[in-house]
Amino acid sequence: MSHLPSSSVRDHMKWAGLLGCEAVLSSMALMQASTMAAPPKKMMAPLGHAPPQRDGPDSAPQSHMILPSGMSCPPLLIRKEGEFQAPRLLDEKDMRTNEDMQQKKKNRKSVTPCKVREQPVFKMGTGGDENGPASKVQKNFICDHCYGAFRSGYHLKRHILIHTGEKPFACDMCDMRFIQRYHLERHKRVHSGEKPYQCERCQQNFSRTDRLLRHRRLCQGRSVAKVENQPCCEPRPYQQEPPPAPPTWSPLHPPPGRLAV
DNA sequence: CTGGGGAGGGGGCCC
DNA sequence: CGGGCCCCCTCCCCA
Repeated sequence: MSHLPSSSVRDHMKWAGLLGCEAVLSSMALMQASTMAAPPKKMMAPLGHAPPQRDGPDSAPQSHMILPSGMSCPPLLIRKEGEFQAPRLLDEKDMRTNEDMQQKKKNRKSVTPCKVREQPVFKMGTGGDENGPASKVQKNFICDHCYGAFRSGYHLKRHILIHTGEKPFACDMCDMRFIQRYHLERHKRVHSGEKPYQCERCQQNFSRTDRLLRHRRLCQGRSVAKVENQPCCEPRPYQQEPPPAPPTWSPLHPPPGRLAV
């Protein structure tokens, strides 16, 4: 994907980066973000072109472009591989309306759409030297839509699917579609009922590692005092037998061309 | 609390 | 050796 217009966006971001401004990124992201109200939950139908007819009848094909109240997102979407529209800033009206939307969506991930996790990925905030050891993970790939920065083209590409609404990975057992293959595989456990992760203490099984982790945290916090001799749930993935079940959910159908880009 | 989906990060492999 | 891609992890939000 040879997007990343050498355009001003990037330069701008570089500039921002030079200033060591995650804040700049964030604020910019914020501005754009307001336009990017994440697609409604349960929204599976992308923009019309990508995913096929599997979409449920009621899965209103409303991407983030089609906003409930009839307003529509600014046309800053990419439609074709690597074809990016030049990002544009919104005029106030747009921003306002979209802010409203954001409100409704309870801004899903903290403030910025492409939020940087708590962990200071960019350390350049304080020191200010862009190439310092602090910024050991360079994020040279900027999303034209939300100005999110990513460390690789792949991550950017993946991220962009959010904006395009494309979900290349379809579950063959239901109508769900996913942007990431891992999501699909994870989802398939819902169908298979597979729960390979078990809490040692309560014997509760989980289908996901993070579910176990979360449970474990709660479990530990809840009864730290109780358990003196026995560590609750070890952070180990496979508790007992690895999924005995043959991959009923195995990638039978390799998702339709992983974004033919 | 739990279950499920969404999203970004990071390590590793391959070309 | 670097970049692209993949897999997996972890966290967040929401029902």
